[in-house]
Amino acid sequence: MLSQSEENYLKAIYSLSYTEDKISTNLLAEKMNTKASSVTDMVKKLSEKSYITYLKYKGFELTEKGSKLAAQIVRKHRLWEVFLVDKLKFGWEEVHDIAEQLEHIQSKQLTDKLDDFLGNPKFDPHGDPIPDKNGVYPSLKVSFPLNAIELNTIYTITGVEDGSMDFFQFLKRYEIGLGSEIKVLEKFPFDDSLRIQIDQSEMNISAIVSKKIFVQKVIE
Amino acid sequence: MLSQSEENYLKAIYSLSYTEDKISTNLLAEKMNTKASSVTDMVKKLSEKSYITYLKYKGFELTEKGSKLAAQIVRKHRLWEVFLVDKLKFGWEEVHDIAEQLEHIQSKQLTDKLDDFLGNPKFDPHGDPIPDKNGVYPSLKVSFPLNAIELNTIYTITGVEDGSMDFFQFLKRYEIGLGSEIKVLEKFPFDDSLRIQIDQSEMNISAIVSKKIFVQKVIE
DNA sequence: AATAATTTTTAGACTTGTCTAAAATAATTT
DNA sequence: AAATTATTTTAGACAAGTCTAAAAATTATT
Repeated sequence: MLSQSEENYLKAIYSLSYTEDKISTNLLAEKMNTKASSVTDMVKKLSEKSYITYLKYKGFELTEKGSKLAAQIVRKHRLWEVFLVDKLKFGWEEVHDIAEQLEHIQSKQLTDKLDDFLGNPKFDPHGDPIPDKNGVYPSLKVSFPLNAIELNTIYTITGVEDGSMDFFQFLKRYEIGLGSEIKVLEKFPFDDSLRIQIDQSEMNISAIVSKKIFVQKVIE
Repeated sequence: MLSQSEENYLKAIYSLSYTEDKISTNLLAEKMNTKASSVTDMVKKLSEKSYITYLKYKGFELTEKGSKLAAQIVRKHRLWEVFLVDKLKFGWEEVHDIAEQLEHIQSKQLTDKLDDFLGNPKFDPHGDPIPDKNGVYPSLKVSFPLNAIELNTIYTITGVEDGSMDFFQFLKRYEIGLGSEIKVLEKFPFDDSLRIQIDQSEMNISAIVSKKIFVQKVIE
């Protein structure tokens, strides 16, 4: 069983490996808000425990084992975020620090029961996908509501919910249609409204609208 | 902010101070599953931070500040137990270790929201009383589950929960009825069973039974 | 009240995770 | 390709929390 500190390093490596394809000691140090020498120490320890492979001066990489464990930590983090927002009525922007603590609770049974209690959600309140108990992510082809997505990320509109005439008129007026490329620029928590960029123009939309527009992440 | 270890010591002192009126270093060491020398070290630290008062070789005691904090940890522990049993459907005997972890999560807001989400419960699944956000325990004039009461104190039975025929048969067999005078002689933590004196005779009852019998302190 | 037994504290060591400063290696520039 | 710069690692130190073994204080016994 890993310490919280070890888990945090593992998680940081996991998260960096999505954007960077070579993770340097300095990069990880910056991410972890620590010094390069501390990273080296920890990297040695994690490689001894075979969560990562490591060659001096040459860098490191998650092993299968490390990747699996990191996915489980991410799973816990995101499930707890869903709990905090859906059940305890926190705002989605308040929950990160609490989830950082909760993600280290050790009990597989707890995680699975929490997952069931929450209705096996596929995305957290920020729109990030939740790995299942085997570490498998939901297909990126799944649609979800516009108000649950990441900022500054391009999505494609895949559907709308409400079928009223008024709503279609609204969509038509602003040229919002299936296949449009859409990006959320800003979220306003006081009323859950969003500033979005749709194709080339910017606009604001209310929470009522954003919950009815379903999107899909653009896979490059 | 205290470390988990410091919080655990504080909680242990708090819990011991209910049964013992002088807490010795050795006693605390045994409770904490550690060595006397470690206890001395920690006791020094906690007294420097004024959570306890401490005189070498003379023992220690919680300060107001220490007692308040310990009550908040107990509050968190018991609220999480309610969550685990009521919402996630754990058995009451499975939840202790998980709650030991959850009780260290730092967020006053989380605790209060959890409390509301659970409907502001007054007792945990073991029947132990839950302090409110000010550290105040439910009034003694309120009916308690039998397993939450003080040892060697006379109570009157005010109600029973379960309405099954089997349960009433059991109560009748042992002449346990409304108004009976009842006293808990001993608690067995390993299974939460109790040795009780009911009117003039003694007997043992299981946790399942004790949680369903509600009593009230006899005020003379 | 002196001695023996017990309890508590101290002293020094070890582990984990961190740091600074210096040394080693790699990358870049001229 | 040699020199300069940047990155990474090592060496040694420190705080937290624990331990063992020895010393100090307290309590019990004769």
